[in-house]
Amino acid sequence: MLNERRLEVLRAIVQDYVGTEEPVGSKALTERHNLQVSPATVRNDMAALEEDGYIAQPHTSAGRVPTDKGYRLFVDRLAGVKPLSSPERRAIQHFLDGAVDLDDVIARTVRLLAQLTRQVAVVQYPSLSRSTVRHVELLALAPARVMLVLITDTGRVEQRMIDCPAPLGETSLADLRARLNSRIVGQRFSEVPRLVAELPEAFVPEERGAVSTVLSSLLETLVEETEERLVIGGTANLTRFATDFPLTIRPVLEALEEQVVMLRLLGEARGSEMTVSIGHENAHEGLTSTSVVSVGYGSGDEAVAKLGVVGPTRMDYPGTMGAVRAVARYVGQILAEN
Amino acid sequence: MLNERRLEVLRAIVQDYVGTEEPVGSKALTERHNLQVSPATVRNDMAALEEDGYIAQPHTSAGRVPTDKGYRLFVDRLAGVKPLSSPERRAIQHFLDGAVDLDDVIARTVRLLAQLTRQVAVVQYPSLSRSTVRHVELLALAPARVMLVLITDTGRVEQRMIDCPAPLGETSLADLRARLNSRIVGQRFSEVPRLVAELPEAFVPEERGAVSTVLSSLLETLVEETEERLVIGGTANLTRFATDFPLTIRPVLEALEEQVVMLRLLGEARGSEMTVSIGHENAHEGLTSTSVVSVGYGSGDEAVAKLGVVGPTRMDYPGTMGAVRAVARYVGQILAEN
DNA sequence: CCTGGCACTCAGCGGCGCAGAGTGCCAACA
DNA sequence: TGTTGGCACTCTGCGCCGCTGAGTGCCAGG
Repeated sequence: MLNERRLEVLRAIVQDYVGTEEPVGSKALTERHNLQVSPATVRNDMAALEEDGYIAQPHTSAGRVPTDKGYRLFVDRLAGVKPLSSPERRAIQHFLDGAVDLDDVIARTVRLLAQLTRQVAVVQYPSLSRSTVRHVELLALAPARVMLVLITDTGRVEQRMIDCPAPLGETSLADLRARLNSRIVGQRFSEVPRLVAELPEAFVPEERGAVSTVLSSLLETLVEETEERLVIGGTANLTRFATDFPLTIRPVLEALEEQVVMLRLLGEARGSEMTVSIGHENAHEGLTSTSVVSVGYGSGDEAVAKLGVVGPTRMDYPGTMGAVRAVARYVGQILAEN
Repeated sequence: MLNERRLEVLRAIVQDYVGTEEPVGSKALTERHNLQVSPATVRNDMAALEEDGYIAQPHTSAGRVPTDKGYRLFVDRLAGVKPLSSPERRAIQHFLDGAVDLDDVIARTVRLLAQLTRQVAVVQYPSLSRSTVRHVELLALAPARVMLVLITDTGRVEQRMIDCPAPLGETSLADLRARLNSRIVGQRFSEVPRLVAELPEAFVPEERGAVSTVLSSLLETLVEETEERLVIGGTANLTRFATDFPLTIRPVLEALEEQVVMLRLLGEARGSEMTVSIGHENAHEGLTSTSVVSVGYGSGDEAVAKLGVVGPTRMDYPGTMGAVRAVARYVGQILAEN
């Protein structure tokens, strides 16, 4: 049923609809794309596409609009990823190169992505679980109060206050700091629990409690998932699709503020490949008329976090995918340099 | 011209308009508020109020709507601050008490404020300039590479990487750390430059360059204003005033994303008293139909930062002001306990 | 200074009819 | 069997019209 020309018709419908935001009819199609067939033929093809659920009519005697299924087919088989122009690439690089620290890199990335795609941008902070330890510092703020500072290879810094059950001497603390660093610097977070398990035994009994407390606090910091922060920008772009307003925009804004929802959305696709989730494919009901384009990024070849954009299902997929991929690459590069 | 009854009429107009979101007429006024006079009299008063610019008609033969000037008068002379109910107070306290660290306190505050006022909440991170130093830590990551960690009394942690012109020995670094801490811990940031000015002289000439580099980096961190981060929440509440949509909401979303704009908005009122900025009083042109209610908060009696809400000029001022003030107090309390 | 009465104004709403775009179907043709 | 032109039909969107009702301003009387 789906011969070559029908796919071509679907592609044309998607392209036109994305451009004009209006249902597209058979006549307009044959005019704008040189399909080499008459409107009548296109009408037959459209009827078939509708039969199969790739397109739909908003009302009788209106043009056709792609369905989620139609967009899916378009993304999977009909559309490539449109590479950015080289001025665009240079602008990205230049913009990101100006960043002074991790927070700044992330902040700039969000702005960049929002501007480039003219949609809502979402960037997850580099996840702890894939990172390695660069340094651990312990500071005695009071005899039984220690501050733990953890520095990761992505430049992220986590700190935490610890109240120990018993005081920990200055020399013991220095000893613990040295032992900790020699064991875990450069290691994956997932390795750390194993590596520090027997550390308390090196200390005198009356200090073991305090040492254990410090270590368990360190481990907590490592696994803490609530710290999977993300940053969102470009929400003003939501106002661009101005049809039936409050109904469309409100649930999206609400979903965007629920970090949990967004994290699950980004996390859904394992691995770092580019993922497109279209309309009803999104679990969250507020996002059933939006699509999410996301991809992993990282300092090495492995992804440490994800970034992406949220926009209407009626979006320019090739262009958006190109921008998302390009930004992810450059961010990865910047992180690697650091 | 502005006798007691006319003020009463203005108050009634504001209250009704805020409640119904529709222009209010003379008849409805006399019915809902017992003004003890006839609609005709109220009409005369309304004409006078309009003459003076406190109210306006959207079109001839429609009811009246308060102007910015009318709201101003209402806020300054007619409305008190409505205290929260005690269940509300308990809910706030309970909600904020669950916070585990500074980030969490701020995040919870934003959510709370947005829910309580049903408007957009803005919370500024405790500002560095008013804070005192709790601890400074220096870590040698490499011979000529030092990480500076600054901990403030509000629990905030700033870190920064420093590349020194020459290597700094481990003992010198420990020395510098000790001297720094003994001099500046507990001091206001503004005092620090004076206190560390002569520190390099205590070191051997070949290390003075490195020491100076570290110190100037410390001072930079202290004055860095770009770090005046703020957190925004409840943007979905913007969709509540659903009239003439894209035009209203878009510039507001854009302004909210411009940290600079929002910081200036919050910063405009010096001191920590509650400030209400109405409509065109806001410098930013995207916010001319919104009002900003803000107040300082802090761990002591002095404000370290501000928080507030952004909403339509047509907002419940007494209620909003009550919520903002209450939240600021509780946040201050939480910070002080820490 | 307040009040009731009265004429006037205007936004909002529903009904009406038209124009235009688009469809489905059919018969003819390659 | 697939393609094409023709034709009748269906609807949305838009502008027009007139009505209703809320609200006003003004005036004369208390």
